[in-house]
Amino acid sequence: MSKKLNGRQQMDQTAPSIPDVTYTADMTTQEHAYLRLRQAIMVGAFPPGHRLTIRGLALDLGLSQTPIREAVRRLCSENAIEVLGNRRLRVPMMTAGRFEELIQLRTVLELHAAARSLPHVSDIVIDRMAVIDTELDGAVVANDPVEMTRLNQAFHRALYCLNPDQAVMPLVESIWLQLGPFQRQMMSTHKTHYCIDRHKEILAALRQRTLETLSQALVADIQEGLALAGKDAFRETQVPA
Amino acid sequence: MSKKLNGRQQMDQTAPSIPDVTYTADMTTQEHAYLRLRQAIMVGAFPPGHRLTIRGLALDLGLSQTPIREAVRRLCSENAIEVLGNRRLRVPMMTAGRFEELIQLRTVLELHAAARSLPHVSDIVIDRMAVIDTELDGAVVANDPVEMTRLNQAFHRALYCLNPDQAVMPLVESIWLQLGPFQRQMMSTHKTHYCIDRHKEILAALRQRTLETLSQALVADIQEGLALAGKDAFRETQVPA
DNA sequence: TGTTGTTAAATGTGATAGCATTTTTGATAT
DNA sequence: ATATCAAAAATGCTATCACATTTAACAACA
Repeated sequence: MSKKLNGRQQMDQTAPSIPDVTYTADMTTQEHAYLRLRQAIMVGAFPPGHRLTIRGLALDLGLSQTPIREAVRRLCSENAIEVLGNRRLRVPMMTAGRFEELIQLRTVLELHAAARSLPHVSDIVIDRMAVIDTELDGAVVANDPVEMTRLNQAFHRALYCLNPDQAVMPLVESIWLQLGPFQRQMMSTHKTHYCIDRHKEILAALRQRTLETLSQALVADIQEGLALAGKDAFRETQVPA
Repeated sequence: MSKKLNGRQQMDQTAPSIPDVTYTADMTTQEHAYLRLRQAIMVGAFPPGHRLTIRGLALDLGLSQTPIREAVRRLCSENAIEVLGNRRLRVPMMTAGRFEELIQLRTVLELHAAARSLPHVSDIVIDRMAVIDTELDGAVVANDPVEMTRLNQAFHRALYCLNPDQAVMPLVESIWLQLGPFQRQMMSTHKTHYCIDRHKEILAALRQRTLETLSQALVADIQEGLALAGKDAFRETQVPA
């Protein structure tokens, strides 16, 4: 096999651009396709309700249908893509009820993950998270929404992965993925303000090793950074499916 | 296509039997394979560490490799199957740490799901759950572990799916799936005792619509029914990976 | 007996083709 | 204009084949 043909060959005007992703040489085509699609969904490259086709994605990514199908199947199992009754694919719709549910779920999962990671927190880890947060600040001033999303997630992931036996991370990622298509919309309505301040609070709580303070900061980060923006976005444009 | 060739064609002595699954005519081969494998894993048909091959499964299920690969990919994304560095597949190992983590995660998720469903509980629903629980009692006296697992899950699912906007159910199913390979082992060590009594408590709490009581019963159901049995099983046989 | 190197088998991966179904298009009639 | 229906295009699904890599088997040798 070998020769990866990752150059997109054609793209009609409605199809959003699918950003490339860093990948190692020994990665399978299927995995590469998965990561690219995943990233695209995560950063909101596809709006809710967007239709996808196997052949279309294969064309966009310059691959055959087989690896695309496997990547799409994975994303379906992660609830990032929906299979309709006629077997066609689309990015799930967002409703106010589902959005609220996802936010609450994200809160519960991340609180649990943080609590189970807290005993494993070291000063080195906190420094590493601080570096990520600094980079995040840079992305904010540069107004780079893709990097903002990526770094924000890296910040949280660095904490939750400290627990060596953690099984919660894949579930958190699934929720992030499901919130992804709504990101673009939220960003546009709520502008830059975002949640950077809360990260400083999280870091401070980690330095104290205080669960209570950490939980408060985390909830504030999630609920204020997303819930308010989401409610705004719904008030304006979204209509229940 | 149409003609489904679902008869297993051959099975060597080491391969566990993969029970068939009810499926509708308009189901794709890939989905059928997914459901069968999923069910097999969920009820503990494969022990932790069991090796799987695409061709082997295709042979066992009487299908070609393509739908098997898609089914396996989905199960990988749900953390029910693990992809090793050499790209080969196996059912994940279980360690005491991971088991503890999965139990805690299951507790958090199901508590959340129950709390979000409680406002939607009706007497009809309670009656339906009571029927399932009665069937479960029957499976217990019949000593049918597969039916016990299926009905126990149906009991919990009936509750958690009441919330029309629920997004938690796929996550719960993923945890159940990851606990599946350990079931057989737990059943054998802890015998029949199981958790039937707790279901009666859950039903009583639902009739009162009391969140506090429901939470206690649920935690008891999960922690006593699984955690203790799991600890026993580990003490005897299991070795960390 | 244990080790090494070679050969054969097994396995995962990806592209392609053929088929069934769905969707779209476009023409005709009302 | 609108509705109806037939043809055409698009789409999803699965079997198969060829290839690269990994694993197993086995012979030769120390």
